[in-house]
Amino acid sequence: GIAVPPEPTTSSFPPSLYHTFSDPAEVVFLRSHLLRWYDKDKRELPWRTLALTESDINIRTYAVWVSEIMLQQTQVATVKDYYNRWMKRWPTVQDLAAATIEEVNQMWAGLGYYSRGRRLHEGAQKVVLELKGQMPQTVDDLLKQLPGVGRYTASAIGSIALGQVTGAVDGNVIRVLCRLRAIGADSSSPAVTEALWRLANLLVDPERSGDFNQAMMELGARVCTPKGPLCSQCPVQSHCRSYHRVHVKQEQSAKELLGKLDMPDIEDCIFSSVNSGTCSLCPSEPWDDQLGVQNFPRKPPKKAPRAERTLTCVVTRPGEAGGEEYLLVQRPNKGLLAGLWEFPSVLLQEDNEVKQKRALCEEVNRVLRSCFNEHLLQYVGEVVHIFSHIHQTYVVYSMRLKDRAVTQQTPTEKRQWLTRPGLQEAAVSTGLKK
DNA sequence: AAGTCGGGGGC
DNA sequence: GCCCCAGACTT
Repeated sequence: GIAVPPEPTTSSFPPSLYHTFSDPAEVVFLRSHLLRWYDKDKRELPWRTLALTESDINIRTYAVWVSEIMLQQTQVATVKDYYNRWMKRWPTVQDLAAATIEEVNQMWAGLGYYSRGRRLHEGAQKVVLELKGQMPQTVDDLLKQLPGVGRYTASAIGSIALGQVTGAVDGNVIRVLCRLRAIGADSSSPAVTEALWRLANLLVDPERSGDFNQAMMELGARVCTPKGPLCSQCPVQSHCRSYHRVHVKQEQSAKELLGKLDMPDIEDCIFSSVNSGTCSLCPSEPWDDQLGVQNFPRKPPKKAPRAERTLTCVVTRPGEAGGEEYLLVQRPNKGLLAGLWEFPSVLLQEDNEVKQKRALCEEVNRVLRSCFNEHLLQYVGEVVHIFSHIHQTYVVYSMRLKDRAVTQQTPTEKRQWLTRPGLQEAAVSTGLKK
């Protein structure tokens, strides 16, 4: 009563070859065309200019390190200004090591994933204090010695700054490779991830590893885009298996072309005798022939962000030179928005908001070491702020102090008063600025 | 393997 | 609104 997969159809090409680069001539073609396209069309980016003109290997490695950390899960357009400001203030790893975490948080404010800035700072101090000021000079050492540098980032720094021969698999490269080899399984699965690293290491041009990796990423960012890929502009369209599956398969010459390009029918992979009967790089369910290039790679279904409500109170007092000052307290050094400053807040656990107003007032009194009445808190409104995993609603109150005197005793808590302009430059989250 | 950790570009 | 971004780290 158990359904048995049909016998694999006889094919002149082993199914596994469908998902890899088995022809040396094709590898040569892909390298040369990608690099030619990159040389002609690459964007002028600050970290590229620096990497090309800087002869000091230590400074070059530091510059690429900073850029790669900032670029984690962050688009080029967002990073540019942050990178320029950072390198102007801390041009060398020694300069960064001499900074304080407060300065780093201030510089990183608004960029997100704040542990990146903290680990960059920690890494710089480690380089100066433990490594004699010398940046690690192999992929292996980068990975082992620098906090916040994982498999991808170590490979990217190693290839771009040091010419180490390794692939570098980021989100762009995942997409490009899945399309080039028509890999239809969930790209986040371990089997597919390992396969993609093997492909990247096989494909990388050993003569120009850094440029080649950047070419792959730039292709993913500007041509082989998640939605609406610009296949007509792609330098390697003729060797893209997903493109041929989608656009060429139905044409008259399909059979001949598929044969030339070593492209068996997808069923040959799904029911392959290789890999214990199932191809780990093909979807387990029947293939949808309507699937377009833009559907590679397949993404796992995502979960809804959890909802949170936070009561927060904007406490102001008269400034010494007119205007007003805002009360800020520092968040814990771990977890969400670690080390950043915010208005006194309480996370709303239950639905009894009226009673929680008292808790918010108690928090204000704890910070100020005062005993204000909760009726001084005035409801202002709500601000919604979306994190990737939290749908945060800030329920905002305000409290206006008329007298500076009551707020000037020595604090035991980490707190500070900032003017409105001071607030804009402080180490605060985007949500607080809203 | 699943969560945690931000913010914005671009459609 | 939604997807995704030159991911790493913890549990």
